[in-house]
Amino acid sequence: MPETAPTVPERPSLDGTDVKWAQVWDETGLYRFPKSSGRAEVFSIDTPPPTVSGSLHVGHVFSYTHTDIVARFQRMTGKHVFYPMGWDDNGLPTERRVQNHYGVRCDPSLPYDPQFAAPAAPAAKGQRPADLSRRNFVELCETLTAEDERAFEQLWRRLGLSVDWSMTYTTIGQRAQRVSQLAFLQLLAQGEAYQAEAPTLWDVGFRTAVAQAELEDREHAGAWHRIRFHRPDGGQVDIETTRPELLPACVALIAHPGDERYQPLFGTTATSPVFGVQVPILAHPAAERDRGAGIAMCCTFGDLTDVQWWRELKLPARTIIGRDGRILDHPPAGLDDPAGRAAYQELAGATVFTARERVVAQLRDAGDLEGDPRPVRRPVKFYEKGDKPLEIVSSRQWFINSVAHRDALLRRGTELRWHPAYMKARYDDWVRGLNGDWLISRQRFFGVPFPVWYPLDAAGEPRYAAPILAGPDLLPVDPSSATPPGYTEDQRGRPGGFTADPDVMDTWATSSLTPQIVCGWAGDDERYALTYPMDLRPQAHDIIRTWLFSTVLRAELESGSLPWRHVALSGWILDPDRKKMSKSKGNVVTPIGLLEEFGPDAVRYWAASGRPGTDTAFDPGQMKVGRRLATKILNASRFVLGFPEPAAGAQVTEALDQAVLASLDEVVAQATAALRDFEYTSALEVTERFFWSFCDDYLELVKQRAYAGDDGPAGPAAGSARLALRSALSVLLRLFAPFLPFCTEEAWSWWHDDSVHAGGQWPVASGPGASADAGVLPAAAAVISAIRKAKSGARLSMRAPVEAVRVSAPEVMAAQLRSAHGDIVAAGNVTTLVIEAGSGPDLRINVELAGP
RNA sequence: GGGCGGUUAGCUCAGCGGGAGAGCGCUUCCCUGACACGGAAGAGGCCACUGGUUCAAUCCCAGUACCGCCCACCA
Repeated sequence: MPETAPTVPERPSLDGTDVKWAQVWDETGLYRFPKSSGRAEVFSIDTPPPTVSGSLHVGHVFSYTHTDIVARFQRMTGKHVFYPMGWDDNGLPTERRVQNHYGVRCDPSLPYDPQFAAPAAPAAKGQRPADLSRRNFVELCETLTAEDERAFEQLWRRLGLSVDWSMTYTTIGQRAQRVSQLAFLQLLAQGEAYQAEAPTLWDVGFRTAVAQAELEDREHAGAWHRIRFHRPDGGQVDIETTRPELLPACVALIAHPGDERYQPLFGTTATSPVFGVQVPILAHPAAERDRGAGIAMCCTFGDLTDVQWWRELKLPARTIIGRDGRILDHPPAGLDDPAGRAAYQELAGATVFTARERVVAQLRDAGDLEGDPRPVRRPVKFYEKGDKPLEIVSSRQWFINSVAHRDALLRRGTELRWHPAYMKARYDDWVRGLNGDWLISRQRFFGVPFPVWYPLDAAGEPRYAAPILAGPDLLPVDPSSATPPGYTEDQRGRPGGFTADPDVMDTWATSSLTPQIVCGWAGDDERYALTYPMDLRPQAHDIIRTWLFSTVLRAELESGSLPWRHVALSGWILDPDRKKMSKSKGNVVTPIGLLEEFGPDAVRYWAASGRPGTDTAFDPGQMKVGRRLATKILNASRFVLGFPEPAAGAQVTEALDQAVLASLDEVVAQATAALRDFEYTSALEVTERFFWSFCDDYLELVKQRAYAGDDGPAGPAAGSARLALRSALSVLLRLFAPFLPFCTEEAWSWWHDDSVHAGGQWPVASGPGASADAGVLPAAAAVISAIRKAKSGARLSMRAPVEAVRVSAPEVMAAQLRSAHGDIVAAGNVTTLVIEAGSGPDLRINVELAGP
């Protein structure tokens, strides 16, 4: 806090307060996680680590503000807030960014070059990418992400996030790697992780397997091709397919068992055109009568239904697509017909797209293409970050058991408190729809490696069934550079030696452990006991199936608990056209620009208008309003503090003063309840509504009385006003503090030595005095309002004198008005105020303006 | 195809069984001893549609339409 005696500035301004207070908070360590004695006094937050390979956008500012409001509220109520910040720098997005930024490409077969230095300038367009060893590539990733992380932290500080900056983590950092690897080894020991060779969805662009949760459908142009198979008796069977290039991979024709058209054919065979492979005609209930020709060609593999048929009908595999998405050089087993092999050679090495054209041409030549292909647009599965349709290839991958835990996961979903509650349905849908275990291995480089080696047999083939696992004390380990126990480095890759597992973990395999990473699991038992399970997971609703789900799964497997008690889902930011904001639309608004233009309090005010789970329009207008509110808070504070301090022993004796404090008590109760329930929007709304009436009505009504006594000894009535004003201001600043941390701290500093954001500052309803009647303020405000209306109608200044005001009100209200008689007269500049108790329920106010 | 939200003033949204609200924008006025980055007053709405429950429905129930999202299907 400033050392000089705080003073109220002549002309308060928001300018500069953001930088000033961010620095003070940092220097005083205001947001450090305090030493704590028990879990009950801690509020721990599982902050989403933003992906640093992109840039921050207004959506980040929006949702992180929500969390910060909750964090500040909890801190002010006295909780020890555990609020770290992470950076998600691991994984594909970073690799892609590094490739593009520096113009490089990872070639894991190259040796490490210790002399390599990061290119000073970004690569030019069209320049050939330079090949780099894996370790050099990873180092480049680290260099670039470190830069990005600094920029992110600066922005967060500017926005006023009350994060403990001494506790940042990165998902590629040593701690995250160790936790990821250790947790993996434990799952392996428990039998919850396993390795399997299986057909998996494969992105040919990134050349990696991808998980169910990372799929998305995109409309893709295709065409139905009607293809004729030949039966041994000379008959024919027509099938329809959108993927004719897979014809050489066909292993069966399949129809529904109840389909009488094909029943006579079940158990017989047909021969594929062009490639001459004889395949069985089989029945399976997954075949649909009214799709295509009603009989499908099962290939290895065109889609997940093919995988199901292949598995359940025990069909052979005839793989023709390689991991690069091109047709393999050699035909699969079973393609033995010489003419068929010759036809296959025309496809070898071609992309799927080219192969399709050639197969169609071959079919035409053979006369086995019925009619012309009929174009369709249909949804096709893509990796969400990829740009080519997914293929299915068979490969060795690591999995974590998920399906077996379905019921337990559903129960955990019920225990978790969802904000808003309806978001739970998305989790339930996802868990119920799980159709396979979680695939966690990726054939990439910048990620957490599997801490595993394999012995090589005499022929140099890995013995996958006998993996060599790294010991816990070795972690984190990179098996591609570390040597397994019992071996020497020169045995790497040699028969009788060893080889490293080449894969890295999917980024979600690490992100799913953020509670374990930040809470000190397997490393800091004291912190772990204080912070885990955590209180709150804030996150966006689009990653329920990924981050939320996988974190619940990991916690279930590691500790048999929920990872947190509450989850708060934030919505999207929409542009004014109700579309998701995106750069490509040219409506980019940079967060830093907004902070500079409106100030952080104003931006936070806008963010606070978005309720949990609700998509919110990007609205600079709201920021203007926020800025106005912040300015008003400074000015109102200056005004209140401009009155002499109430004398020692001053009491709130006037009914109007007691009324304002009683109303404020109600506001405190409502705001507190709302914030406890993560309904920050309601808390702000009720506070703001009170504040404006405080300024417009109460301040106007009492200011004359509070001034009185300036020329002589202040009477008790003046003291009452001055005390009530200061009491109300104190409470108001604290109620606003979680939302508008800068202007409230600024105003607070004018008359306090501590911070408004410090632990325990949250106001508690004081309990109105026995005689307090909250109705006095609205009653007086109604009369003042009528007087204003009369003046406004007569186009007079609000200061214009009023000859007489006659009020007829029900008895209760009349009594309330009489208790504020003097304040009403003063505020309205009224000569005569007559208050009568009328017989009816109506309030009648007659205003007689003074003559000219 | 299944599910979840939404539809209230020109705009952004609150309200959710008995009087239709706020802010912005708009109109008019006021430089009143905190604030003109201010203040006051005002105009503006079959609360999407159709039925039902109820003494009473913007609010509850059913259905319809449209918008958005999630999931599934994708021979």
